[in-house]
Amino acid sequence: MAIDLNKLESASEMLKAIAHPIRIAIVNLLDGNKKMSVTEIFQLLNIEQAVASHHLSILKNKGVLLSERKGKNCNYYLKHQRLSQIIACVDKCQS
Amino acid sequence: MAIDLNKLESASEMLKAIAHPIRIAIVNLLDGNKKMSVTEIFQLLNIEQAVASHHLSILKNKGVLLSERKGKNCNYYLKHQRLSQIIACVDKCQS
DNA sequence: ACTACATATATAGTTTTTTATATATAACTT
DNA sequence: AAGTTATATATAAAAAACTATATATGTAGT
Repeated sequence: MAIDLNKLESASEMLKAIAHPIRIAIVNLLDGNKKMSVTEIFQLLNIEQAVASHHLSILKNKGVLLSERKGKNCNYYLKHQRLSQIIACVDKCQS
Repeated sequence: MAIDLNKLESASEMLKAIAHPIRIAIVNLLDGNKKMSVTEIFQLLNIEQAVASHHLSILKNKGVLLSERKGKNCNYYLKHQRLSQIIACVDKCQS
């Protein structure tokens, strides 16, 4: 196999991180260089706080998001702007 | 939530389909409008035939690939050329 | 019809994700 | 320091995906 297994592994890790309805919705929210707190996100998506926090930490651990604390709040944002293209791409392919 | 749940679901289904090392390798192989038989694929990737067939059927069922029989062989190809961009995109984001 | 080659499906055991919920930590306010 | 708001983590049960392997089906050639 002429392919680097490690690269395949880490690519699939990142894709798996995004491949969940709530996490796709989060990436969509943060598209356009937006930064949002956990509260903003869980209220906009109408989900439990702990659920939002849980998915945010998955996205952060897998290198999709970054976060910065601002007082009581914690703002999340896309690590790479480019990442929202993945969702746009999939959307276009939903024949 | 101002977002269509069905669209999120089906987008995540398609992403989940791709988010696996072997399946990423398959999509990579088929990039550039290539059509390949199961035999070509499992030999190139150095995996079992049944494993290749299994992953190919996942990719087909989730709308990533199409296939056409040609005698004894079955050729698989990307349903949307665009889909290989997803992997290129993820690769670029592996900081 | 028999054989060989190509592909698909089935099964079972294991591991990962998911989901829901409870609880803990952290920072600010008074 | 006690209360309040914001966020994170822990736990456990259920669902889904993964892996390996066995077997079945489909197609062509003799």
